[in-house]
Amino acid sequence: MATLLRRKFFARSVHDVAPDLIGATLKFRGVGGVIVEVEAYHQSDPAAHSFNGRTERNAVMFGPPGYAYIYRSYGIHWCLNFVCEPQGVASAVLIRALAPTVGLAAMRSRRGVTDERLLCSGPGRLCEALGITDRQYGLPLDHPPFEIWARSEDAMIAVGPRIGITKAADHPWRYGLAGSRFVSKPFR
DNA sequence: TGCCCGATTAACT
DNA sequence: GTTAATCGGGCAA
Repeated sequence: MATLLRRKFFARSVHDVAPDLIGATLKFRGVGGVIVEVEAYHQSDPAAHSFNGRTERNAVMFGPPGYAYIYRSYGIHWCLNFVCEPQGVASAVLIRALAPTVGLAAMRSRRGVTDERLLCSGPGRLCEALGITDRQYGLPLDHPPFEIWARSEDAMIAVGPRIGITKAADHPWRYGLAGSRFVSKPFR
């Protein structure tokens, strides 16, 4: 019997929550799949959007855990994060890739491609496939339209450095489902 | 106000 | 392998 993830799940160290999300199932309006790749961003991390303090964009990270932080990437794409840690520590997990399981037709339509591996393999692609934009900024993750189910079986977790950053680029804070063909880049 | 650059992607050579 | 697209945050002036 699967368990719906509630706020308490997110109210822990971002470095514990991130690997625990691998194998979980994310749905948005009934469309989604299995989370196979994430990255952890802690307030003390120069690469985190919260590192330089609260702004209008990152405000939700400074609130309670279990909410959606969504930002515009390179002026083009949307990226989805889950706010973590007890309130006061502005940290979040970036959702980087899903293995699509439900709503494949809707995803293909929104993405304009048919190849399953191109639907949700990347933070920008995933948001486009699910129809997530800044309209969902600050929404709670344990209520509709979001639905996040805990992983029900053990998962082999791969670890490596995060992608696309220049600051604090050495830390192994990228987590993935070992062997998954849906990750945005292979783990070494 | 102006400038630089980024938690990306797709379309090039 | 390289590069354009595109825009808000952060900082210098």
